[in-house]
Amino acid sequence: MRQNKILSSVKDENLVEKRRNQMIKGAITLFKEKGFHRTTTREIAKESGFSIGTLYEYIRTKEDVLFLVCDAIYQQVRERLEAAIDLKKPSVDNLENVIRSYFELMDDMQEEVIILYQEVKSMKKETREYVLQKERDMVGMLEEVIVSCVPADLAKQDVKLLANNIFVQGQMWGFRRWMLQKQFTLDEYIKRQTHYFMQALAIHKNTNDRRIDDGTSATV
Amino acid sequence: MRQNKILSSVKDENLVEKRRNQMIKGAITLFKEKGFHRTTTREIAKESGFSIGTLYEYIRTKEDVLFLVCDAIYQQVRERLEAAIDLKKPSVDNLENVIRSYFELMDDMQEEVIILYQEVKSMKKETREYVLQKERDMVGMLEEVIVSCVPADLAKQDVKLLANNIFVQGQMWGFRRWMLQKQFTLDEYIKRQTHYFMQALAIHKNTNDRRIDDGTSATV
Amino acid sequence: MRQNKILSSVKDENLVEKRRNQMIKGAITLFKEKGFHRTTTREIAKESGFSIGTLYEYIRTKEDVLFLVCDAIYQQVRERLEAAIDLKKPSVDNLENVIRSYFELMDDMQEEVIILYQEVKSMKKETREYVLQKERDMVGMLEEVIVSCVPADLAKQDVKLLANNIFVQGQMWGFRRWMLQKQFTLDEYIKRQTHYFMQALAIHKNTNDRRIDDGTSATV
Amino acid sequence: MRQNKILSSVKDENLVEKRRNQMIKGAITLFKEKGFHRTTTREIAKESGFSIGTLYEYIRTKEDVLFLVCDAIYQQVRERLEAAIDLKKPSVDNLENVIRSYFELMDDMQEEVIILYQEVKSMKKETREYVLQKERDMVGMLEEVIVSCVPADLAKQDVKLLANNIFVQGQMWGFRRWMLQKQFTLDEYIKRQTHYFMQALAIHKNTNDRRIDDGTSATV
DNA sequence: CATGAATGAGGGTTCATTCAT
DNA sequence: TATGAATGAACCCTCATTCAT
Repeated sequence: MRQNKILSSVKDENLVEKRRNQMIKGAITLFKEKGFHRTTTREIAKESGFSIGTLYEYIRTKEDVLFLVCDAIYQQVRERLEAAIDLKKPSVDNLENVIRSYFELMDDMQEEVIILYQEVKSMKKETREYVLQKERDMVGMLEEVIVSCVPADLAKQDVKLLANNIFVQGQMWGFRRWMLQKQFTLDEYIKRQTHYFMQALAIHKNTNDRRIDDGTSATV
Repeated sequence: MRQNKILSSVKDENLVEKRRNQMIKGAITLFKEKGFHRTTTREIAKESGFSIGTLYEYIRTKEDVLFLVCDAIYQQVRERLEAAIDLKKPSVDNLENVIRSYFELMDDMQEEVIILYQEVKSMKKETREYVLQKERDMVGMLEEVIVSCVPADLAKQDVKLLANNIFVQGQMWGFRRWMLQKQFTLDEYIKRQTHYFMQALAIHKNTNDRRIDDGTSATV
Repeated sequence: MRQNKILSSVKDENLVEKRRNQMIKGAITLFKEKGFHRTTTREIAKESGFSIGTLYEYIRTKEDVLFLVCDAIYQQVRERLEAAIDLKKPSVDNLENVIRSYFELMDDMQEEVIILYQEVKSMKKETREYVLQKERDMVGMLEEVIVSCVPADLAKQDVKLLANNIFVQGQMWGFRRWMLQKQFTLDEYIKRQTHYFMQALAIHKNTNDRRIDDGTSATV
Repeated sequence: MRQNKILSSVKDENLVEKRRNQMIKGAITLFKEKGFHRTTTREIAKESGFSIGTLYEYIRTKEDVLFLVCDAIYQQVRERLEAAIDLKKPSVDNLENVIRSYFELMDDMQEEVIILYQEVKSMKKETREYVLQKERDMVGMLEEVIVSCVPADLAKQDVKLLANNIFVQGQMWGFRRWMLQKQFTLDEYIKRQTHYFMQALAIHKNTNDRRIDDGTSATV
């Protein structure tokens, strides 16, 4: 893991990883609840199952915890996203599946994503840059999927922007849940958004009929 | 203004408004720079041009400042958005104009929007609810514009979701500027996003050609 | 009144007295409720019916208010005590009446007495001394009543101590009400305490001589 | 000790007791000098020999210090009072000895008692109730001594009131020292007061009958 | 390696007092 | 005289971080 960016005074690497995982788990629980700023290092230590002294054997700064947490979240997103992308049979259907998987993933990780959104900006420059790169990477993955799945000769800029849009709208499902999740089921949300993406990608042919579940004859 | 929700021990309402405006201005400057949590009430007072004692004559809690700031931002967004919406001649062109105005507005207010995104979640429930309502209102405004401008018989859900998408993608221009503004000019961004929206709204007729500025023949 | 010890920047003496009386009334109300330290000058001003600025036209320090209040309380006690003492017909019965009147007075002024007990010690030396002198005066009044009412040739020290005891037990009725007023009615309390005082006074006819640096064989 | 009512974030109970004792000692010194309200938590920390941070490891609120102090004072009074009470040979002489011991105790602890008198009323309800109970307990102890030492069949109410009076007059020796200690030596004070108490107690052999819901003809 | 007591800078907030109007 | 906005010292308390055991 890229945890290595963070210095620890403990030598045993396995132990470091173990403790940090405890720490990340504990911290995420707390950050979900009260956010980074309102969470105490003491609380993190306690929730992680060890003492404040021990906590500081594995990090140097409270901000290190934030970094570790964000890093872990991105890592997890990435892993699941990678698993969902099956490049062997690139096809339009596959693209839809990837989008669906990604949205479902965002649904699972709603609260983690909120952590990212709220706290990334309060990291110090260098750390933040590292974390933002992860976002770029992930958007990049979506770009690749698009390129490989869509036959049409898409403009590069469109690919980039649509990848970005997919990425964003996935996150928004959780981030704006107070609004969206009161008006849509996850499935509805996915279907509609996917539909828009497909239109933008010039794939509008035979998909009207998919709009079944709500009588809306959305004459496209 | 709805500033009135916040109690002040000063009676003169004009003065209250004046001082609070100073305060909001000062606070926004600081919040942009370091975020709410890292900003001190003392700093806010100083930046606003008065003493810490005076600050507390006009608010009760540091969180009140946050509320005032968010409220002011939404207020400003709303006003400009309302000004941009001209319902007298509802037309597809008008919709495009509104979207453009809104995106330009989001460009102007990038940093303010970042404040909203980062801090709203750290407000106490009641306050947050008040602020979220503002977002709902604004999405509602976009919904109305869509309905009145688009001739097609759109599904309610599509209207809602597309209004939401417009709203979100506008905010994202600022929020994700580290990525988007390195790859697109504002004009490009607006054009492409608008194009997608129009497609989704079933308005794809004769608009391909508009894609001039970047040779991308985006064969849709 | 001895209010004059406190400087005011207002010249009109009648006005000064009027305002100060408002102030004393307001302050007592508040001090009863929350004590001197927990009461704000602003609150005092408001309760008195004028502004904080006006308050400071009539005093110089918050402590001045405390002084004024204590002074007023002692004044009131003194006046009522004086009214109760009728030296024209000094007799044992009269003594009992005075005691009863004093105890009833202490019942009426319970909360005021509590103010004295709690706050006098937190005055600055000079002010406190002035106020303590009032207590001495009042004990002195009781001494005089005893001397004039009791025929027996009492030892000076006994007079002093018994006057003190009467004074104290009167105050205690209010100060220890959480205990005493749950176990006694005022009338019971007066009767019993009076009875003890009378015993202490009456017995001396035959025991004066014992009081010589105390072989004290407590001949009961 | 009942210090346990106050939470500490330090686990080691011995250390907690040690530090709290330092704290109590330091605080008493300061409270004697300037009272609770005029004493700063920082001052308490400093006087106790540790930092402000450490102080707050052992308490939660400034008021906790007050509670600890009051509790400790009562504790000490109680212990010394208990030691003075020897019920094995209950006798009138024994009663006199107890009174003397108690008064001497009050002489030793004058300033501590003043703290109690001034500050108890400014505690929050729950805390105060706890502390007042201590007073009731101590008066109760005196009641027991009276009952066991005095052969006469005393009215319950007289026992209660006289126990209260003893308790109060003991405290007054310190509380009114500015008056009493200028007019009496401790020994004189004890002898005279004791004499009055004895009269009140012994006289009842022949006056029991009066004590029937008070026709009280105060046969002096 | 683990612990947790100690530290103190710094944060939010209050409130007595002043002074221009 | 009366007002009340302005001031800032000072208060209580928190919490990231260190270090001796």
